[in-house]
Amino acid sequence: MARPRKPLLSRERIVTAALTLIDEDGLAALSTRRLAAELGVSGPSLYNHFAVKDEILDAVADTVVAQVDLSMFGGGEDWRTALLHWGRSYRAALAAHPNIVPFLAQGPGRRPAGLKMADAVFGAMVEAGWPPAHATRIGALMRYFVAGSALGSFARGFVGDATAYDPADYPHLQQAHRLAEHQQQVDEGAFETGLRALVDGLALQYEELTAGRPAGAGAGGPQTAG
Amino acid sequence: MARPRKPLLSRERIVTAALTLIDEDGLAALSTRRLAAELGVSGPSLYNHFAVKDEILDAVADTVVAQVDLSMFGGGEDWRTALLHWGRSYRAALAAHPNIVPFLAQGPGRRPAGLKMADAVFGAMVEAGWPPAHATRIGALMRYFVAGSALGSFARGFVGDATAYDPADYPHLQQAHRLAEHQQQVDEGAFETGLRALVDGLALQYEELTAGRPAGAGAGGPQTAG
DNA sequence: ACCTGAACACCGTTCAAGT
DNA sequence: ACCTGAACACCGTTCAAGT
Repeated sequence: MARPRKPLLSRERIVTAALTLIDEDGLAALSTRRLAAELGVSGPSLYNHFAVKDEILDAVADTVVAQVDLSMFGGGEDWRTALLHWGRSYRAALAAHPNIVPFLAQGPGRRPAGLKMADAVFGAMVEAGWPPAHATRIGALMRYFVAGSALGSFARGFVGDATAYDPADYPHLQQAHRLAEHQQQVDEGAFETGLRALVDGLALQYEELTAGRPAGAGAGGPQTAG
Repeated sequence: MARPRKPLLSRERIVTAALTLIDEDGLAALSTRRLAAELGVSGPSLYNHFAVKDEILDAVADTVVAQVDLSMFGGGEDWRTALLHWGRSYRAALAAHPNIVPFLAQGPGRRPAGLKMADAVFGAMVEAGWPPAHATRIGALMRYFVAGSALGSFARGFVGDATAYDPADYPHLQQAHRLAEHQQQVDEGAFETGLRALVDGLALQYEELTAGRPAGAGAGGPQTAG
């Protein structure tokens, strides 16, 4: 066919198809040839729109991260409430596409949505009175927790076969084969428990930090540091 | 050469070489052919020792998890101290081999070291007085946090090129290009801050839970549930 | 500018053949 | 039992050729 009058492909079409393939069959199942076939073109066609395969993955990752709600920052919510709301939205966005999480969790790199999120979190924590170094740590530890929770289900990490848990070896895992049946309750319960614990624990550190300081700190001009 | 008088390969040699390759060049760089070449044999030889490539990865993952210290469970340490010590050892083991973490974080499956760890944590939390459902959640949320922290450095997730952070788009990231320089401080500081927050937050939940109960609970016989 | 087929250097895995 | 080379159906990417 050579060059068509109207382009057959666009970055957007490619990214959408790639995300579908990744969701359905995993990151390893995304090959440029299979993706091209899904789009009705030949393999090398993709290279007119992306330089390398990793650039496709970058674009996929950024559309996933772009789904995270950031409206809780900059509004009037206090930092604890904001972290709780953000954490839930962040997890929901990633858990909807767990197979891309190992790629995405390498950091924002140059991806706009990832950078925008880091900017919003860091800015809001500094504004709330956290010293910049602490604000960075909060962004980091939240990513650790959220990415870890979205990376793989804890419950589905245990096989459903009861004979896999020999009582002589694993005396406390005699019910572990039932975990997968309650996957959602287990994973969401663990996430919520951990999220609350994190924010409660951070609140204790915040109190220690601001004990000798006037309330409403952070209003010392716009602080910017990593 | 056909069959040699003494086997050229063993599962152990294969696993050691695989882990080295993964550490040096990443999970994607581990091919059966390259691994075989490293061991001085032809590609198909590996299939005399492992049924499929994933079985090699399972063995690699289990040797990494086997490095985690579990001695803090079963000893006399209280659950908070035990979680802190375990969390640090768990992270150290995984952070030494970050490239295998995405695989390993899928859960223990049938891997002995992974199951042994899950068994020890769950048993110790129940013994400490946590209801079984909570003990499960603690195991889960700790894995979320530790795996997330070992999966990828937060600091190295930001490019070191200052021009990547346009002030108009990312007003609060004007120092982000310096993060990579302080990689270890940032990541270890964030991990330690998060670990303490988690354990402190869990302690608050524990107090609420045991408010109306006699101290030293959990001595109601060996409880086993997921 | 945007697609194609051919080609290169790779993959994981199977299998018959060798000792 | 444990290795080999040949073979199959795949990869990512480059490139000259087509319109």
